[in-house]
Amino acid sequence: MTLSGPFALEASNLGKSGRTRARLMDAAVDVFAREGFQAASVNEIARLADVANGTFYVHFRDKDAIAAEVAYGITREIARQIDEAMSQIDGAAERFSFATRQFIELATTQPMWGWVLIRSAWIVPELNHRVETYLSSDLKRGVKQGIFNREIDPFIVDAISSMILSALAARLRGDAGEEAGSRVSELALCMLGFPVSEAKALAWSAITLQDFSTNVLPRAPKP
Amino acid sequence: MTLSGPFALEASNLGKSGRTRARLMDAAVDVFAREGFQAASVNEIARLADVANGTFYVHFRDKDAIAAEVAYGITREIARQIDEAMSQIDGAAERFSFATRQFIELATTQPMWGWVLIRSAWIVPELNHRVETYLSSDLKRGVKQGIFNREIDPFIVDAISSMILSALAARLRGDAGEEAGSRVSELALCMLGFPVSEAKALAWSAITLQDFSTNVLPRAPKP
Amino acid sequence: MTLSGPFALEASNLGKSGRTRARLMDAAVDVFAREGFQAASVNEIARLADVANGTFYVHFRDKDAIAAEVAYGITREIARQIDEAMSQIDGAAERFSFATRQFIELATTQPMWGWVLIRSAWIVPELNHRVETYLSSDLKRGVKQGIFNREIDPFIVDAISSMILSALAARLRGDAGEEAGSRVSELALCMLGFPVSEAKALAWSAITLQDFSTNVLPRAPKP
Amino acid sequence: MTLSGPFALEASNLGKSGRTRARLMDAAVDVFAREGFQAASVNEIARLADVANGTFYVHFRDKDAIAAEVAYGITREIARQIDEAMSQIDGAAERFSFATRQFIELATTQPMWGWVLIRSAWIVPELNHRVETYLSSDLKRGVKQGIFNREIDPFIVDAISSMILSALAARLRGDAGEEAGSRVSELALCMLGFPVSEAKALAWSAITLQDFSTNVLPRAPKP
DNA sequence: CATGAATGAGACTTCATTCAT
DNA sequence: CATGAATGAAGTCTCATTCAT
Repeated sequence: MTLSGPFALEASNLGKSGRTRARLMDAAVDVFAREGFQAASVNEIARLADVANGTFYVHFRDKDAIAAEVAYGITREIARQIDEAMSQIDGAAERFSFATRQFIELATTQPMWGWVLIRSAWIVPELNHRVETYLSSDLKRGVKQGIFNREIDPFIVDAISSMILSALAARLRGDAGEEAGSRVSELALCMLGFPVSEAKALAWSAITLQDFSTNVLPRAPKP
Repeated sequence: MTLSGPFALEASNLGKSGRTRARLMDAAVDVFAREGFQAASVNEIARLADVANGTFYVHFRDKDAIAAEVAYGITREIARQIDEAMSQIDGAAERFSFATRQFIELATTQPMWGWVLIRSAWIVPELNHRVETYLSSDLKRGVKQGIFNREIDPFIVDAISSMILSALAARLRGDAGEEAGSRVSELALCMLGFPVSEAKALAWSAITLQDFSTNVLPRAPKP
Repeated sequence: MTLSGPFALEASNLGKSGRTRARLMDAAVDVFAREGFQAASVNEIARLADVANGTFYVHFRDKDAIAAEVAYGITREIARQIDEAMSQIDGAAERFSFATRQFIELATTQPMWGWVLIRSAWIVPELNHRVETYLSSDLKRGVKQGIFNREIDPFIVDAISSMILSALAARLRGDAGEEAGSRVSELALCMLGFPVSEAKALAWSAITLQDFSTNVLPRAPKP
Repeated sequence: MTLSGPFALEASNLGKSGRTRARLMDAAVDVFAREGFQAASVNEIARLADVANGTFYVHFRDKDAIAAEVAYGITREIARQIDEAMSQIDGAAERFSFATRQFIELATTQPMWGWVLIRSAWIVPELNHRVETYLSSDLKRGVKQGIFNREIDPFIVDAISSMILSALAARLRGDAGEEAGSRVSELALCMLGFPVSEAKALAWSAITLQDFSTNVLPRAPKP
């Protein structure tokens, strides 16, 4: 009855067990996004996934376990798509800017994934970790390329990722429009020592963001 | 038995009722800091405050009510102290930088207050609101003074406050030292269009931060 | 602020203590009427009486105690008024009919008293007892007068008083109008062996019910 | 341990879930009978049913829900048995008289059901409603048959049902014996315009009440 | 007498988790 | 694997009652 979400689609070629598991993960994304991790209840996840509550425990040890899996799945998928989309881009600044903008638009297309990233960031440290790992690698590349003149350490990566999440939140709340990605990207480039005019040019350059809504990440249908 | 926290000290001259209320608020800060708002239980707050669980409801309608009071109390107190400490400072950049550094050190002196600000920021919007209001006023002053050349809107205020909170978190986790305030302040000034060298100069200038540990805000003893 | 109820009026010439006590009783009537005895809370009674909750226990041992007092007060007052109004009436049937009708109208004028009688009848047996005592005496008089040819025992008194209370309830709910008293009185007279036509004549005779609304029992003002 | 009550017996052929549900309903009857609806606690019902307190909520949303079910179950069962027992009786007066007597004896056989009917009558209006519906239909039949010369409206139905309940209460308290049914039936017939002698004849005629104690409705054992 | 803060037992309810089917 | 009833700990909140002021 409930149409499938991203994980279920991805698992459509797996066995029944795999598909049930995927349905649970999609349901968990939904509930986490709406209620936050703490307030989410296993029963509600199971109900949304259209399985008995006991079935949850066939697939996951507990709520923490599914949260970790979901976090892993979301970040892996998002990273994969962004990586793929910018495989041709070489400049660190361009890569960073593109990735930031793409990330925000991607998470806006899948609002539940976006909310999970935001709401669970402080609770499932795994999430932050992975996001920052991806971020870190491009920033360090920029230093090597002599483009960024700041030392890249966890502190600054943290600061930038916080800013990006705050931009994403504004976008999801509807307080910011499509410009959110460019704005936060510009700000971050400034922070990294980029001259303002260049930062602006880069962050607002007309790039074609990949449209995932009809492609890899189908829009999750509302029940 | 339990040594008193900041609210209790402030209320030491009030009647018995006011002191109990203050003890509950100190206890709430403690629990919110350790467990986060959602996981905090009224019963634990009462236990920590050394009162019967029913007593909680003599003073607060529910958890939301005490959270709002605590948020109000913390931000009011911090704002008051920072305002007082920088009453002589006039330049917007100096004020911003000083306030940021002072804020982080202050919240480090009262780690529980710091954690409450961080952990509850997304759940008690009141908190963010108030922090951003204070931030906003100095930023706008800078624009009027012609020092910052960016338009100040909620989006950028949000971005900066996220960064500051991320720096505070790093500081509280022990991942950053006293330099945290200066670092994040420098980054933010860059974002606001400040030339890097000046940003650095301002953010790292030797200022005397007011020492609140022996003054207004006594360090809360750990249980 | 709160205008006084019947008990308070009656006690207006007593000392402060007596007046507080009366205010509590009026408040109790109100709360019992609205919520029923079980759901009534001492705190609400005290709040309505405009005294501190502790004050309640200065005057009454517990909720049962005030319930008994209220029951006693209400039945005593109602009985007194009905007795007074029918002091000139001698025939048992007339007395019974008049009393029944007067009782229902009286309790309709003081709806809270009415509701207390109904809602508490099963819980404070004292109440029923007293009502039935008054009832019983006129019924037995009728037997002595040779008017009623049924033996009067608790069973039939109970049956009649149940019927009267059910009529009162219908009246208070608005499901019956002023005819309620006459209807139930007629039914009861039939039960007692009265020929139907005479029962009807008696029960519907034009009598002047005493108007208590401007006399002894002032209408309780709504807060 | 706990012997089963009527609902449990009826459900003995259902699945485990149905049997637990029935045990809860029997327990609820017991508690409602002893304490009344308001004072009854869900926990006590669960304890009596020998299940964990949480189990209650697997089967019923709350106390209201189980009360409604119990009310429905009791009235349906009693009505079914009475209907069955008097399927051969046609005269309205005979039917009314028989039903009244049967009802009281039935509820005396299952004292807890009786007490629930009495104690909850004012609180679960559903109960009264259903009882009065059954009553009403025979009374109206009598009017059609030209036997009763009173108009049947809710007022008189209410009055009669109150009397019957008061008789039942007397019976359950032990203040009345087996004659209770006949007495109240006679009184009601008089009220309905029946000549006294005929009322007496009918109400006291030797009829065989069905003995449910060894038949359909086994006597609930006292704990 | 009056106050009202404090108490703590106990009510309701939710929910992660287990387990027999 | 899937089910869903059952569990019981834990949380929220109420309220009759006490007691120091």
